[in-house]
Amino acid sequence: MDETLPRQTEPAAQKGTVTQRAIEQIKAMIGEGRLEPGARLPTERELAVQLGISRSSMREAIRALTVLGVLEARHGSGIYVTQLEAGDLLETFGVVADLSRGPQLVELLEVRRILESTATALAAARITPGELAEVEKHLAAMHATDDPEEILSHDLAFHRAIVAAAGNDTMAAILEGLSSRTFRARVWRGYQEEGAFARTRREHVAIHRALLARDPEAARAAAAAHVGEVEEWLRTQLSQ
Amino acid sequence: MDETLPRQTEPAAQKGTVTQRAIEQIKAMIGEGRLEPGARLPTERELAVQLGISRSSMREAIRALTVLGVLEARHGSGIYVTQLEAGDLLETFGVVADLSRGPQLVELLEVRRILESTATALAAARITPGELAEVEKHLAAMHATDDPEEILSHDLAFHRAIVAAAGNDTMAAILEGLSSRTFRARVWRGYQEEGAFARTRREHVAIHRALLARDPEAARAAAAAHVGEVEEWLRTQLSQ
DNA sequence: TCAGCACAGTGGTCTGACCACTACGCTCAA
DNA sequence: TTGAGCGTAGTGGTCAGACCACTGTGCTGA
Repeated sequence: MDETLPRQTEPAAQKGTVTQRAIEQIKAMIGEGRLEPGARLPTERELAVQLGISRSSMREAIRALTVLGVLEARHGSGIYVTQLEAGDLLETFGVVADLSRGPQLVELLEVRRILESTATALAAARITPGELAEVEKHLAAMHATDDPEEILSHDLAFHRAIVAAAGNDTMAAILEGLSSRTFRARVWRGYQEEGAFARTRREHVAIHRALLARDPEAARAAAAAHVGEVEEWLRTQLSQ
Repeated sequence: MDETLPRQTEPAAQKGTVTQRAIEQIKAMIGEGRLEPGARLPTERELAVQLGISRSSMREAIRALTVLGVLEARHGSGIYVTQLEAGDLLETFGVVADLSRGPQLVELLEVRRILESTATALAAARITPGELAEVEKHLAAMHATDDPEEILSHDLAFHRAIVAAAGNDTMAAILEGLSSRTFRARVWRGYQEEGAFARTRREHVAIHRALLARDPEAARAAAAAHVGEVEEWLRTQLSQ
């Protein structure tokens, strides 16, 4: 009966569930630098004892931080802090795109238009010959097939290569979420069924031309128009 | 030995942990519309039986979807699907800002600069008198005090009011995460310590003037310059 | 009529057990 | 000496069952 009292010596009152508290505490440990990226945490059992909670609750906290991309659990090995890079932390961004519907999809496309046009403009100024070759590879592959699945794959890769050339990994990770495969598949399916393939190709060519000419403003306009087309189509779909 | 085989009649092979599968299945239920926003789910115990897993594992899945803003658990009442609005799903975005360090902070500020400048431009075109009054209220309050905490509060509210006037809730939710209190506190502290208060005020006034004049381009420039200032300062800090 | 209470139902927490996998060191033959 | 193979301790993954804390509701009684 002695160990039930000094549960929290600090003035940190018990607010919320114990799991929530555990999440905050671990997050704080990382935020304060007590746990470096890539570091290994104590075992679940030990952490539970340290924070004075059961292993079940601790596991829930760990699971929560795992889906957020902060921690990574390796079966049989241990629990580790991720590298905390943009890609790790923004992976969950895809859920937004997957579960958004109606007007929210238009808003997402608007955000994508803003970010992607800027990223494409940056890419026009910074892109290296090697990166440009990668872009061209996917552009050619996209034009060389009629398989919608394959076209979608190269379409995604085309834009991904451009965004990568912009040099901002955080922006790239956000756009990756906004262009997640399931999201594109949901929206583009309807768009492309209306025979928009030809237009899409022209727009891709225009973007490529701007990159080749290293013309940021042209690249921005081309990318904005490209996303804007889909955005407008979706808007009319919803207003019907 | 009979019940171990027919664990999954469907061709859905057992990949990943059972918890991960449960997360995907619930997400799918929502994505396919079988669970509407605001709907109440079966009890934890019942869900566990339905998916053929233990209550512990089911709880971990629910916890995961809770931190992602997809589900909401109410003690003693039940588990509900959130409204799946931008604010719900993008709340986790704050973790990124909280745990990012070094060069990643600059990238985040770059994203914020792009989005906030566009949002401010949109606001200049759309803002209503009532919304403008709200903006002016925080601008005045910000200039009327010397308490850093209070200034920070009104600073946040100032920008929040502008972004809200832009009319894109998704963008607003992302910017909210990028401007989270802890994030601002971490970066702003150092910035303001160098006597940047005066400059910040001038920039805020410039933004307000552009809104008042309903001049989107001026608003865009003013907002970009405002965030860009901090971005540049942070960049030089890191390069030392 | 309605304030108050009792209770069934639900999420929150804990315990302890066992399974599945990994990492590492030891053994033993080449 | 070396290295392939095996054994084992340790760790995350899963399960079962119990009890606690809170909510909602219907019943009771003034």
